[in-house]
Amino acid sequence: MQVERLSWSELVPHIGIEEVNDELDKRTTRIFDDLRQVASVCNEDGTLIVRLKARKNEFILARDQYLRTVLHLAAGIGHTRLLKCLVHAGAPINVRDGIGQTALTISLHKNNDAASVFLIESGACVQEYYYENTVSPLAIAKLHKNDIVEFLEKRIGDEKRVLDHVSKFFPKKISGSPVDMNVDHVNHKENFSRALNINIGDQKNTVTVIGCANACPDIYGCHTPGTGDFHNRGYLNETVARIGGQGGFWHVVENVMKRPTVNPTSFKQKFKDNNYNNNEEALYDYEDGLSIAMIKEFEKSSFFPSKSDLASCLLKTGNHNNVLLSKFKEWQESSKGDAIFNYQVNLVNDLIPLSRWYKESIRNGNGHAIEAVWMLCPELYAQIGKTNYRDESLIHIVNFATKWPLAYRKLFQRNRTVNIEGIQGKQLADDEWVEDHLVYPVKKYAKGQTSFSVLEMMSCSSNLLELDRKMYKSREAFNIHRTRRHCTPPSLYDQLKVAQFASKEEWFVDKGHPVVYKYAWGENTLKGGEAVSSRSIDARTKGKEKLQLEFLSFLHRKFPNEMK
DNA sequence: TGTCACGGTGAGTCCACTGA
DNA sequence: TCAGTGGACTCACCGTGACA
Repeated sequence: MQVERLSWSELVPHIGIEEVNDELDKRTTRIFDDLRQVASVCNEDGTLIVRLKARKNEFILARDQYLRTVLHLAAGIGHTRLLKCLVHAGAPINVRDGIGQTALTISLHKNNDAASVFLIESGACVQEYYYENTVSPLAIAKLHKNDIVEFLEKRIGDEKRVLDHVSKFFPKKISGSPVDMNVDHVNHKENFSRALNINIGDQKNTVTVIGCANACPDIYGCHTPGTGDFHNRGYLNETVARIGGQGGFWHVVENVMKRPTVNPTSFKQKFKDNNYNNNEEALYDYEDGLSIAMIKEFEKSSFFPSKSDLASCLLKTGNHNNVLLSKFKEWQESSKGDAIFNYQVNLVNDLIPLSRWYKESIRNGNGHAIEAVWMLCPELYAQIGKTNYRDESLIHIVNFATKWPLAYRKLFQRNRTVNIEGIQGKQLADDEWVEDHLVYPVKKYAKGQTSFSVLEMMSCSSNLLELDRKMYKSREAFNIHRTRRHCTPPSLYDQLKVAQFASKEEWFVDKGHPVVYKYAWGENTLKGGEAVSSRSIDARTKGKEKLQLEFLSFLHRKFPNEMK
């Protein structure tokens, strides 16, 4: 595509393709630089305004990839004279860029009182409702202790009096019924106002955001960390691998499946390189192998239904499912006294499927199923001593269950996943998408800023999410995980090898083992007969008990203002 | 039951690099 | 040139498990 030949209106529908974004930036910058040049050679404001007016048709269209106008750019570099003359020349004053910032909020962030006062006096909107997805002008002014706080408050008060007066003549009908949670009502913008910003990010983000929100509830109280499903899936995989590691997983991936890239370190560094995919694939292959071994042992056992039982079930129901399932459960119950059997069955029946459930819920955009997995995570994290993961997941649960149920309900409605192409089963976790398609543009947008100013400027605006969704609507943008083509044999061979190993080790044969024995891996040597750490045995039950004891202190630590 | 080793966490520090 | 960033590293603290 020859983007240079496209007009502004032709370019915008293609927003998101890198070269088009570059072209938008290039054109906007060129126009802005021209205007600065004009300003530098025009000493007299009146002349400058006349010359700017002559170029109005040109600059009025200019929006870069973040939807910034020349007025935003003038405010950004603190060019007060150009900003004033642009306004006099007819530049629209209340245009919001992709993250909801106006020239006024940028000037306030820059502590440029002269520009801020001028913009307010020229009609810049100061009311909070206009900045529903970002920090309002008054909050910014208070934060920076700008001299114009008083001026702003007076202005807001004056406008409010006018609005109140006008509203007497146009009374709004407000029903007296309690809040109705139906979709239409929740979707209605007025019921949300500026209730909550869910800042999607990683561990560091959680700590930072909740720290800011607790320290300055008046300003940052509307922010809460939204731990992403992509990250949490990594934590869950790590947890499951560690629970199953000593009892065989580490040994099997190293010596049976022979996957050198999967080990305790790869799970620790789960977001590096291709570790995420390798780890998860190994975990699933391990589970499949164990499942095959388990089924074969069941088949050999006395619990396996007889031919006549199978035939009778087939006659009644048209299939063998009922009798197979009930006998399978009986077989598992009868062998629960064997520590090894119990340990491996827990992994196959409970823990690894949790990760699969999570993955599929994300891919199919099932928000309720995702939340159900979240509810089961903290006890596992508590049990393996990952207090940071535990706190993160608890914060998430408290937020969606009690603190911000309405806002989180909104999230459920959008299935808390991103579906760019509309392909069934291909959704992305919000943070999975954020990492690749938001963090980078955010850094680009706010380069040269401090962490605090980035947080203030961006406020993780939902406007930006919507903007970016449009920006990356192209097919190539969807290709997030550039996985290498498999050059190793298909997983089935590995699964069969795992099954063979599990059968040889008699993991699913009730032999009354009192403990689960450790398997050697890596550099670790065993003295012989060493038992798996008790942390990994009955992890869920123990974790649940631990969590109950820790929960109150967690609430006081992470939600001090709510617990007062 | 007390002691010790170990591992995880989080605060703090250092330093190379970047961009204004 | 200098302020700010972010990764690598250190260290104190704490909880857990092994062992005497």
